Amino acid sequence: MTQTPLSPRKPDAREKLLASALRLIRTKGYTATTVDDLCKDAGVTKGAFFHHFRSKDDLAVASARHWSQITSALFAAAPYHLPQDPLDRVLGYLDFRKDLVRGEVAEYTCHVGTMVQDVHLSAPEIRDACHDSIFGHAQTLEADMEAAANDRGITLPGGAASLALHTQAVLQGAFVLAKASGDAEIVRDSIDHLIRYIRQIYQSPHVEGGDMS
Amino acid sequence: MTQTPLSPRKPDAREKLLASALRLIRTKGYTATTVDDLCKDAGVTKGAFFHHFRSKDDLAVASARHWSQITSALFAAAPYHLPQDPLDRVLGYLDFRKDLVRGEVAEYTCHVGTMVQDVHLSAPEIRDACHDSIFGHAQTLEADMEAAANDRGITLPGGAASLALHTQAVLQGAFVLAKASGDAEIVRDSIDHLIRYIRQIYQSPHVEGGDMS
DNA sequence: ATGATAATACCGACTAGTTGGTATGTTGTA
DNA sequence: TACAACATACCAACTAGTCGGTATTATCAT
Repeated sequence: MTQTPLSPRKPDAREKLLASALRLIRTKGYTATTVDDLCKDAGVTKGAFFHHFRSKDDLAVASARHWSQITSALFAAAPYHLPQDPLDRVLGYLDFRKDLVRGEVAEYTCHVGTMVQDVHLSAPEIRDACHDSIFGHAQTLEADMEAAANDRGITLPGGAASLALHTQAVLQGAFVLAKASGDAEIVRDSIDHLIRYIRQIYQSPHVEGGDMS
Repeated sequence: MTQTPLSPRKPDAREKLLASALRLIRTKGYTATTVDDLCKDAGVTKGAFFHHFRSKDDLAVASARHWSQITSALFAAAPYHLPQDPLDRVLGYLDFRKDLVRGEVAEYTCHVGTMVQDVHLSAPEIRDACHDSIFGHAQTLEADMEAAANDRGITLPGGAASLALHTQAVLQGAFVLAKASGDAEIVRDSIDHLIRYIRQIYQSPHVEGGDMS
């Protein structure tokens, strides 16, 4: 009946476990999320878990890569890439990040940012997978930041890569404060500060289009 | 020597356990740090642990308050309070934070920032203790930020409290990226971005036309 | 088509070790 | 003797991971 012609197998349990991993680990943290928790949430058995993953750590690495795929697809399809001016694309990205801050804390915080705190010393493989996810995402901002600087004949303080990483630091840190206070508004406020900083760097006081309402 | 007259004895094990908690939890995370780990590191037995703390969560709350005391003493004694200009005190604080970023990741990252990610939903008491530590520290910056704004006749975008929290967000987020990459330089770079932002806020003579209320 | 063969996907009881926590001491001091 | 400050032995629940087994599907010679 429902048979995908391209993939001969349908590893249903694997996808359900990865989806549960994103939800549970973001809520409880990696160490506090047990294999049984994941199996119960995904509606599969332990046999299925260890059929698809050699260990809990193996699932963590896979979940980090899965997170990268989910998020890169989300951002690639987002409308902030449309403006001609690369600076507007950068500012559009930050507005888009603000729009994503809705609902419960676990719904808008970062899976790999949460996980890497738990395992950055004990599990280097997971840490590296988280690193690749965060830093890979930051790289997608570099080109626009660099192009906007070239358009205006300015040099970015610290370089485009440093500014791109700074945006991720602001987001990750704002998530920490949101977890401490339960208040999502803190995230939006910090992004607003970042938007002002970037506007001032490029010395572009005007606003294109109807954002920031 | 130093004997408190109010307490009949000095609870040596309690202080050793709290010191171990700061070191171990910053390294491994709260959930991954076991009671046995703490006892072994502190050189005490489990009996001593549960004599001084009702539960592991009780120690976590105590460790968050202990962290607040340690850090508030550190910052209160720091030389950045000396300048006459409150803006110089704010910038001196950020330079001081940069100087603290030395050695291993666990040596300069934030105990309560690490812990709150682990427990923000499962243990509200610990979360609140972490919240008080972070937001209380942020409050110590507010007065100088506000005074510096009044001296210059400007209005801070979002208010002094928001700017103070933003500094903490930048620091916490930079710690996350440092854990992911093992590179302390990332923290100093993000603080440099924050210093530029704050300098620009206070240097701009005009009222920012704009976004916030 | 059909049946044999083999590979994958999944099940759930089981285990060896770990977990936070307790019960019952012992020791030093006032 | 009274009490705080420990120490030792222990436990029930939980942990990641194992293992023999089954159901479903793919491959392929006939």
